[in-house]
Amino acid sequence: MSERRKQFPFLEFEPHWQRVWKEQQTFRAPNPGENGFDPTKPKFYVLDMFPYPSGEGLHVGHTEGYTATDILARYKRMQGFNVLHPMGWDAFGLPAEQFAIKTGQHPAITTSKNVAHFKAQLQRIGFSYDWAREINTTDPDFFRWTQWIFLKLYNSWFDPEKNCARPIEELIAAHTPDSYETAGSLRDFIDSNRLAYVSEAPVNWCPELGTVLANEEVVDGKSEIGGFPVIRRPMRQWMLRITAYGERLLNELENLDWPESIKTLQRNWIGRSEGAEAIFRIQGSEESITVYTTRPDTLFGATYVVLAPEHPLVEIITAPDQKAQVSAYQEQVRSKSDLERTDLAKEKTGVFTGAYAINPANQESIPIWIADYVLFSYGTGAIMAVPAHDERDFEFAQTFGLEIREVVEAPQLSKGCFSGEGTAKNSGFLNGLSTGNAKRAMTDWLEEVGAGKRSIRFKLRDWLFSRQRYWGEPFPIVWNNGFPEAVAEADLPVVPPLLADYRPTGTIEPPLAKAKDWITLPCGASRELNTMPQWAGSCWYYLRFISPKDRLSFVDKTAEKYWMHSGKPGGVDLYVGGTEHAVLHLLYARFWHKVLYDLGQVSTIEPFQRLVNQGMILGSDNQKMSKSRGNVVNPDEVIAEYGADSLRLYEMFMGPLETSKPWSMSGVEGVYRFLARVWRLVMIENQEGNWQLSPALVFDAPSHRLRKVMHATIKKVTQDVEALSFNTAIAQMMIFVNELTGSEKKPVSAVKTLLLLLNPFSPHLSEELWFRLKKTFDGFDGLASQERWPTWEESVLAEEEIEIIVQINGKVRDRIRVRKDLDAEELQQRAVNLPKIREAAENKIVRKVVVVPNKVINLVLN
RNA sequence: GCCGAUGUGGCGGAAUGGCAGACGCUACGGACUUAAAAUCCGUUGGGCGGCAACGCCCGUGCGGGUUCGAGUCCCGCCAUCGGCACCA
Repeated sequence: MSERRKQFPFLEFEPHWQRVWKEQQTFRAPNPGENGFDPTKPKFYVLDMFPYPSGEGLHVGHTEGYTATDILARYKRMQGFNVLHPMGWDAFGLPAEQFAIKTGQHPAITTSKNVAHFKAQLQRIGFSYDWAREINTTDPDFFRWTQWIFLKLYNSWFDPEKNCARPIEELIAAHTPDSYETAGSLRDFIDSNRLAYVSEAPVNWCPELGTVLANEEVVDGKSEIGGFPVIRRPMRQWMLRITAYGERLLNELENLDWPESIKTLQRNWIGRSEGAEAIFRIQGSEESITVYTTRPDTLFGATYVVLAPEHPLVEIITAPDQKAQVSAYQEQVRSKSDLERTDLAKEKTGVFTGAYAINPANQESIPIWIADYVLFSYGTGAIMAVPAHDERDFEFAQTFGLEIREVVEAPQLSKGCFSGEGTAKNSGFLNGLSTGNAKRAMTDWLEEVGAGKRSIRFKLRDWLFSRQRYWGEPFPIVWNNGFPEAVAEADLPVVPPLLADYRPTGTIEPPLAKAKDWITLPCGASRELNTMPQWAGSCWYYLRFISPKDRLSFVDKTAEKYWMHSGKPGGVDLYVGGTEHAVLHLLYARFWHKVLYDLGQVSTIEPFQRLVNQGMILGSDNQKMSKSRGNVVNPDEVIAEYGADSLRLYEMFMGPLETSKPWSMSGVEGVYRFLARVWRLVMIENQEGNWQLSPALVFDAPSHRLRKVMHATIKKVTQDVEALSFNTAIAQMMIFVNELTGSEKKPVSAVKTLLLLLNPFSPHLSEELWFRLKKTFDGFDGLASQERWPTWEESVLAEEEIEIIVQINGKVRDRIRVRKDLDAEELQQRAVNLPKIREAAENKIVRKVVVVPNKVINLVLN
């Protein structure tokens, strides 16, 4: 097939124009104050999720989103915007490190090789990135600032009163000595408030990968990458206090132009719930148990209390004769992986502690159990069990024969456990109240008698931010006498040491432990051995694109204000990427951005105003593309066969950007034929087999009909590009081309308009034909890519005569051509006189006439 | 189990509540050619009737509803995909 003669010489002109654009810096976007910057133009920041440059190279799934943003970037430039459209590399990560383990090749070498490959692939597609802004997260000039931002987090605390982050120095000023006396020391007090802090809590440890993972990276008890088992074990780890921002991360989603489904995903992940804490005294003890519940209205139905097995009170309250059983159960739970713990969730397990708590509502004495269905990490790690109105408690109570007491009357008859809303009963002062009112009444009462209070909880946990890896950003932290200390800003970046051996140590020690010389500093302090997770760089890379070479700060303030200011909460005007980042990257980046905002470093509260998720491109077998299925399509092959313009156009023609759809080579061929038809509008082959300008090109004004199609096309393409509805824009251009192909003479003005409309989609062909026309016709100066976008005239589109459909009882029976805006009465006259209508209406009475102006007349008969 | 998305010809997909199937693919027929490819022109949801122009009926996952009129709005199912999953 590759031997077949190409229908137009894209193999020559595509690389040519790529070279021209590069040499002329056609897509360079200067910053305010720089040469060539035009302050009168509005800005548009259009961003792709930058890729991890894997060894496999790009496939056509990556390039779909990139094509969409490129079309928009080119379109906006033609509309007179200053367009920021950058690309870079998210290059820290496990694959390069694992490749290094296998081959001994340093990850930096693999990375730069892969980057070169990716970049060449992208350039072959003709994307209009401003390559002068290229960034790489593994570049010390980049990660210096990742480390710098980490220090900002480390040196800040969250002020709940002002609901924002503040420099750590202000913490000391804002508090009296006794507020930190309880924390042990001033140091402990400060450390326990930092946004980046060290924690000893149980973490997800993956022995196979030799690293810990964030909750978000563990799927069904296995590592998201590789699918290896993950166990829980306590380790000393860096955490980021993202929970402090729970409320804002939730509320500030509101005014973003994101798909509602992604917002929902984030809302669910943040998981805000409103409820109450209730305090249960323990019988015969000074201790008490605080539980969290979203259903305080069911307190009278609480027939037992359950503590998480890890709960510290367990040791204190357990009755001597239950000690053995309780410890055995705790041991059993401890040894379970998360996978087992959730898998075995089918059957509830637990042990009675032998202790009793007092229900504050009715003073009844109820048993205290421990069970692993209660999570230590959520709420207070303890619950009041209301088996009549909670599925899980119900199951547990049935297994262990505990009392089930109904306290909510279901609106309809229901069997077993009713967890919905209804009317309180058997509940003393709550009786007769609706669930909503009963919740309020009970919470008020708890506060009044001092047995509890209102409380809001989040499912969101603090972000586990350290990894036991080599190929990541080192922490700008040193340890001195067992305490962490920030590396001075002037000493950034902290560059990872060269290692001969990258293998995991086989223990919990990170690989950096092997770099003995690097670890120890002259002053005796030793370096933090963990590295940051891969998310770190992507949390702020969109800011670095604004001033990628800035030596003085992570982002130039003036440029940041220009490119990020949109009068809306989010700064990036359009962000396109896959749904797989719905919670992780997008939540983390929002968090960092808000911290930077609070500290006065950036000018918007949100990073990304409009978010669009491109759908997945499936193989032609309708399956996810994967090496093992052998259905992966490489863009290079498509380009070799049909050209970059065909690749771009096909990816946009397949269907709506947001949906997933299967690849089809014959579909590529379809758009290829379309581009060939465009080519032949301008060029014909002479007898020697050379291309020459078509003699059918004329200066004549387009026919009335052609003019109409042309203006309709300008309108539709403009509106569809704005709406990212590229497939229908292309369909309209096809209609336009079909019209031109069908007409004997090809008016140059119509061809010119076509080339401009096509330019963002298939820029090489547009540029080439523009250039060829320039030789013979006036009005083709410069580059097509730098022309103004055409505008349409509504008056050309106005129809003087319209076809109206005539319905009887809602079914189409006939159609008539009438003057536009003909009044209803005359229209009805015309309609009923139609032979077909007369026939159908015979012996029937006209009950009603519905007229939709210029569209429909419907006669309702019977 | 809960949340979300999707469901239209042989295929990818179009349709502000107003002619369902734009545009493309596939297939078939024709033109050009010694022949083929490419190109150009036509047909292409299903069924029934007619020599024909054409006419009629059915049809947007399934069942109801609102409406003069529903692929589109409402209610209830089914299927597929994605996310969450003891979060009290």
